[in-house]
Amino acid sequence: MDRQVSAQRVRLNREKVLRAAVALADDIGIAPLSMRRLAQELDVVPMALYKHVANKDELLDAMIDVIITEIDPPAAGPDWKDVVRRRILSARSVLLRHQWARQVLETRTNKTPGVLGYMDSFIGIFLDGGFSVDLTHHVMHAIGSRMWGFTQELFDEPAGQDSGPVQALDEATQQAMFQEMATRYPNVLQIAMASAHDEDGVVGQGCDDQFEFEFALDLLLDGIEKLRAQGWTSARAAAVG
Amino acid sequence: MDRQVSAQRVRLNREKVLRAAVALADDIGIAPLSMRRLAQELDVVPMALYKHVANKDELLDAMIDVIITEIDPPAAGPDWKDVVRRRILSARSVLLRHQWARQVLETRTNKTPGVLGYMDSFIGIFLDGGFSVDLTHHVMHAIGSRMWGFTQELFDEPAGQDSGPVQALDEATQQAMFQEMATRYPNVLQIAMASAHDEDGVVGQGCDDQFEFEFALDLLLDGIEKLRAQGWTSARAAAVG
DNA sequence: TGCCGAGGTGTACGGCGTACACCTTCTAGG
DNA sequence: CCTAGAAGGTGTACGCCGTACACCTCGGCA
Repeated sequence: MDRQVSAQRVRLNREKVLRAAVALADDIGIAPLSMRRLAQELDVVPMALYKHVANKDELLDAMIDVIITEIDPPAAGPDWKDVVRRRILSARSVLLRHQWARQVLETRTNKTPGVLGYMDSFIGIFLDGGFSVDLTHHVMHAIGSRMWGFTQELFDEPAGQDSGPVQALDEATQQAMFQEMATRYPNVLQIAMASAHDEDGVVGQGCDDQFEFEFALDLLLDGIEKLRAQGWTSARAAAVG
Repeated sequence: MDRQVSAQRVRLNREKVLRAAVALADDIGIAPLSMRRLAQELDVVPMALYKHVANKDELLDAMIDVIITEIDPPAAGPDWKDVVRRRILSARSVLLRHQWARQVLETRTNKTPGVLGYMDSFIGIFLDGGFSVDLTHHVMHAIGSRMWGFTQELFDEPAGQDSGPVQALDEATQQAMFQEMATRYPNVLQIAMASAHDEDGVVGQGCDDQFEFEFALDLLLDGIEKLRAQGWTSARAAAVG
């Protein structure tokens, strides 16, 4: 009876399900996102969801399609490199808002309309920018997942709890572990240290992911521009090799 | 009683468990690999495995460590680029033998001894090749998961069944789908076609993954060599930008 | 007014990882 | 050689998971 008063039992629809799923994944991560948990969030019994999505896999695909709409459309511009760069950085900012998406994109084999549409407009930037079909094809492979604005992060944290365990260890143990590290993996240590004291404290938050990403991206884009300018073709490349 | 005759119930140990797990994953893939399935393979009750691995996550990490040992050690040589290239291509051939490993590497945050060891020797190649610590750090980020010899494959198949469903559709439907594709995703179609008729039939097996991988790798390595030669530092780069 | 189909429910099944208590078998020390 | 204790294998059980299937409810249209 209070049901009638309070909320009239508003009906679910696909869009609400997807939005709730994205929000929930943003909140609790992708692994704990179960059909049951999502249903609970929507105040509904688990099986109700199946009236709106075929199954969990389709849900995940659809969630990706939802966030793809958040990526800025390609800006108009004479310089393909600038347009590509902006688009990728826009995708990156979206993916940073929805961290779970990286995993989903990597894990699954998505050929959803959203993904195809994104790729299509992406390819279009190259074709419009004076790239041959041949070169565009290879370039798309070269860019690969960077199209989505992420790279496999190298040294990053377990991405959940706040590194508590390390704090808990006594100083002597920490020293010993450091020694162990220094003798067994001297190079890793050197690199890790380098990134650490760039900024402030002895152990800063690591390195600037954004810088690293753009570094790699520009390296790639510059190489690509060179190929375009010199009229690279795979046939010629094969002949040389 | 026949147990005594047949096999004397040889005991399990960690190595056997790991080897069986790798073999099983090679065989059936990573998703269907469960503790129960693995136990069955070893003719043992599921809980028996927990006397040799802490839990499933640790098992997966350990499996990665096992296959890392299959990667060739870095060859000696004066040319860092050649050494890196060979190492990565060796890693690639290992990862191709164990396709599941890509997924595991992408999904998890591995800081196992094997992974650290591999990274350490990898970093060592750059340092020995005349790279500053600073540049090496950024270069490692730029290479990212390519270190393992894989890139996100762009157009690849669902990776299981042999594209049966398409065959099953009647010609009219196929035509319609093609039309749909052509109008909605013209650029994707163009690129897909380009890769298709490179070789033999109208629809070849797609593109040469190995070529695509080496194309992207060389693009990157060439860019990296240029930075090394001109004494790039992040401080200078920041000043310019 | 009555019906019908879209949408929500309840129950159930088989699979998963793994905690915990138990039993068996191997091995080292008296 | 005997025995204690550790190392390794077993059985049961719990709480998750995705989802098949039969059912009920209700809003909108004929």
